[in-house]
Amino acid sequence: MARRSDHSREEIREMALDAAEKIVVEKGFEGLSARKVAKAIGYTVGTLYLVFENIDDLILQINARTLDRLYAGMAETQATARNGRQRMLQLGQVYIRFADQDPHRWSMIFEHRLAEGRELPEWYREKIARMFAIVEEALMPLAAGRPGREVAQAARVIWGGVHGICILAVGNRLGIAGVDSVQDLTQSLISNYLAGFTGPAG
Amino acid sequence: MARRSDHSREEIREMALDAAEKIVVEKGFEGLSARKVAKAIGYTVGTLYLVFENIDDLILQINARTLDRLYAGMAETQATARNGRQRMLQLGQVYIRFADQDPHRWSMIFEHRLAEGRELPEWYREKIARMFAIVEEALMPLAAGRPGREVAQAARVIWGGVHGICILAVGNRLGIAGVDSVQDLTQSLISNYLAGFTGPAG
DNA sequence: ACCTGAACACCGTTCAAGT
DNA sequence: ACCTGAACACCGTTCAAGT
Repeated sequence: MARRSDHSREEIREMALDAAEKIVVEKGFEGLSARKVAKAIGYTVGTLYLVFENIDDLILQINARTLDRLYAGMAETQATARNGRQRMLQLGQVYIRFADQDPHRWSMIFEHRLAEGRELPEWYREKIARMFAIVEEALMPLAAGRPGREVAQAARVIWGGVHGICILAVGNRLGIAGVDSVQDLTQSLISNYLAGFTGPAG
Repeated sequence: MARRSDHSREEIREMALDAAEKIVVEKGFEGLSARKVAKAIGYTVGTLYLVFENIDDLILQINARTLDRLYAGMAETQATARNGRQRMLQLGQVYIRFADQDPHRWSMIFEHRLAEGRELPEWYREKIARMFAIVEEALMPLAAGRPGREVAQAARVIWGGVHGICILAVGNRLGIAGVDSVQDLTQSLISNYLAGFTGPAG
């Protein structure tokens, strides 16, 4: 059992986050508890409350890490893709692959619900916003002088859509199987939506 | 405290489901517990286990009721709409309105995750399948002789997409506000996707 | 000063015992 | 036969007390 001053506040915090992530990766959100995290790092549960506000705070920190990794993956793709359409399709692929390769951490972002009335903190919303910014940027060359409002809307439609397909697929609620099918559905969504978005009918 | 033979098994079951739904509507999924349901109907918690397999079973029954109401709303719309495109747009509206008017029950369908390895029962999957069938039927007049496989795929893309927009909107993760915006996004998704789906580019 | 460990108010689930 | 109530193994959170 760890004793006083074995680790700094910051060290305990990092150890706890690492241990918690390991639990989530292996057992999913349901398997996570403050007591298990404490046990894994050799401290008692009370110690966690010196370092985190509460369990929601700890979860939010892990989700922030996950969002950062997803953002990095998207930003990388963005740099390599050729035209807007290719970028959009690649962004969709990156998202689906991310969710498929790390389903437990990805799911936790959406399974975790804040208590009634509580809002996501500003620094966290910022992480979501910058992902939409990437999608909007990829859309720009396809928007042909449309107002920014419409580009922002299209980004949210496509991203919400990709996300929804991914959710239903992971929850096995689409009557389909396999990642390839999910990739197919996502590509279909993006392709056909862009056809309408960039096409003559406006 | 209720005593023996005050109610039949079936009556206790109905009372429990009604009480549980009331809790969910008022407090959301998080507020639901076997002990609270038992208390609300004047029985001890042990009694619930004579009538339900476990708490997951009870939740699944409530979700089934919710799916039935959603299905009824969709089937009604289907009967009144004129052409395929109108039907699709109306189905989207019905879905968003349903989620908006009954967010706690709607959310519970997706917040509830089965234990690792457990599958949704066949009778439940059937309820999901028949909703997709409505969407596929509305798509038919727009599919112009395409193989059923493609129609099924398009139905899943659109429905997954509408769902995803709805999820992100309810979780306040889109940086938008209000039901009207969500309706706008949904209509944009359906319109533009259909433009690509029915358009020349295929 | 730092952390523990016990307490409090909750969970889901089971099952011997009471009526 | 039907239901209880207590037990078991868990939760998140707090805080007086120990080192």
